[in-house]
Amino acid sequence: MGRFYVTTPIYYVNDAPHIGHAYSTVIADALARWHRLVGDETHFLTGTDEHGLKVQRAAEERGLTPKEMADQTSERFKDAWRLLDISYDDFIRTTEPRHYAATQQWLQKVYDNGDIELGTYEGLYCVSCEAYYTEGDLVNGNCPIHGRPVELVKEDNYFFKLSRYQQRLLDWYESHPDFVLPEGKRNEALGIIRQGLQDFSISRTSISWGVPIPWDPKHVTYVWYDALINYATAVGYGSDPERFATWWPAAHHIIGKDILRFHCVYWPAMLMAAGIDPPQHVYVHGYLLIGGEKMSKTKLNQIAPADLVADFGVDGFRYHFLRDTPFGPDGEFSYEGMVARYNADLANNLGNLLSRVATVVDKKCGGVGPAPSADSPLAAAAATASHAAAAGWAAVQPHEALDATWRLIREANAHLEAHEPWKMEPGPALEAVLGDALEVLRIVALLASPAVPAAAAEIWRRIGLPGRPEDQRLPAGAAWGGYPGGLPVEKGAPLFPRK
RNA sequence: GGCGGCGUAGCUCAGUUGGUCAGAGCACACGGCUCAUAAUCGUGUGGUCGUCGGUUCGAGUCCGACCGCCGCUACCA
Repeated sequence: MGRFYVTTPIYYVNDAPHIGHAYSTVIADALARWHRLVGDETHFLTGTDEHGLKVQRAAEERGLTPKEMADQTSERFKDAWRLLDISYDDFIRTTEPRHYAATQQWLQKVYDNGDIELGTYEGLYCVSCEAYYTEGDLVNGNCPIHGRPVELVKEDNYFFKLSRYQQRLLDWYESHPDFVLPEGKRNEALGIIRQGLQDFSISRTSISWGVPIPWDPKHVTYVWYDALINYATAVGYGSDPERFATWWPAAHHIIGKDILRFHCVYWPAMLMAAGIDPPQHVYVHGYLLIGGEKMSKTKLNQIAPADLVADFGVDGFRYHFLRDTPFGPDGEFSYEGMVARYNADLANNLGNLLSRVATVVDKKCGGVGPAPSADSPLAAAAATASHAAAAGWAAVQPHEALDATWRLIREANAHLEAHEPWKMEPGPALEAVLGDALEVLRIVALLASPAVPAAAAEIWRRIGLPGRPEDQRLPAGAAWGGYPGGLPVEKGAPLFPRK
């Protein structure tokens, strides 16, 4: 029993949900589901990041106010997460009053501590990037990314004194070796810190779409600074200290490597400046590559999650990203690979196991599922799978957890081949074989439920079990012998039709 | 330029501190089975572990150089 507070990044509302967003979110969801299953008190946060010049500009182009724009896009994210069975407990929007209140309290606190100071920033600014460039960055005098002219901008900004935190960050990394995982990403973060840290501007006077700086309201908080604070806002920072104390620092951030700098360098320093410990873990995953190339928003070679869900179902979608893309390194995404994985693992191994067992139970046992045998050779395989799956989820390695679960499915298929229950006469021996197979299905439904919740619930229902897999508590619930027998087993349409 | 990282069977990838480490799944071939979603089970083909050197009794596993790919390089959700 423990506490598990897991977050996705909050997604920027100038962009529609794509499979990159979905990838991070499905991982966080599966982890949340696993932790609920093992009885941890779990809180799962996602949301949208709604400030900044790009949102303001995107809204203007559509003839909307920034808030209207944010309202629309955040709804699209919620729709996407409904489609993908994302079981978030809270969806935060940075335009909510709670977040304004928390951000302003945070700013005031850090300002009072002396780590925010007024300075001047002058530079060549690309509004599309919302970033400054040096002369050397420019291509023909234009923004290197957008190819559009940059503007010479000079403004008074408040700066966060990040430079004061270099040593404290290094000390923190030293004393918390698993702060950033996997290790390669931790090294990248350390590399950034060791290169030296500069203060960074956290306010803008050039735009109005943001959280006003409390002591100087003509300034608005720079979008990145307020965005990170969402993780604290959502569990009560600035409004409910007791609640905040229960969830922080038990926080686990799931992020992509593109935002490593912000989460592994700026954010812990920001927390320290506010007198708060950094989160427990930051888990950094790689990019999804298509044809060896990064999925890029600007290149727009993206695929709508809804299209893939239409082809493979929610669980087909979720399973693919959890099983086929090891957490950490970049992973290759391909439609062909997705078909292959779907057919091999979901249709052939799991779906077909359910089908064949249900059919034989129907023919040989009148559709009533018998109980497993206490000394089944599958019991050891099930225990092994349970332990390995638990280890995989605990280490945020979903592909390992699922690989272990599928080894058990293969064992069950082999066990059926070895005993050929379809040839056996009714009796205890037959019942033992089928009971064992049903018990494997029950355990697999539990172990796989974080990844494929809908399919797990359907397996649970078809083998006659009451309630839902989510109601069980592991590891006890996955112990061998839980299937009681005497339950109606339903033959149904293929759980995962082959593609 | 500086600092990460990566390059292992056709494909996607595992390979702690050097000594069954040459592996898994998929694909492919052959065989078995027919309960099942042309599914399943068994067996097998397949890699000089990017290249060249070095350390070592012994190196995907350490060191150096090189080739190829990629990320970050200091406010780019």
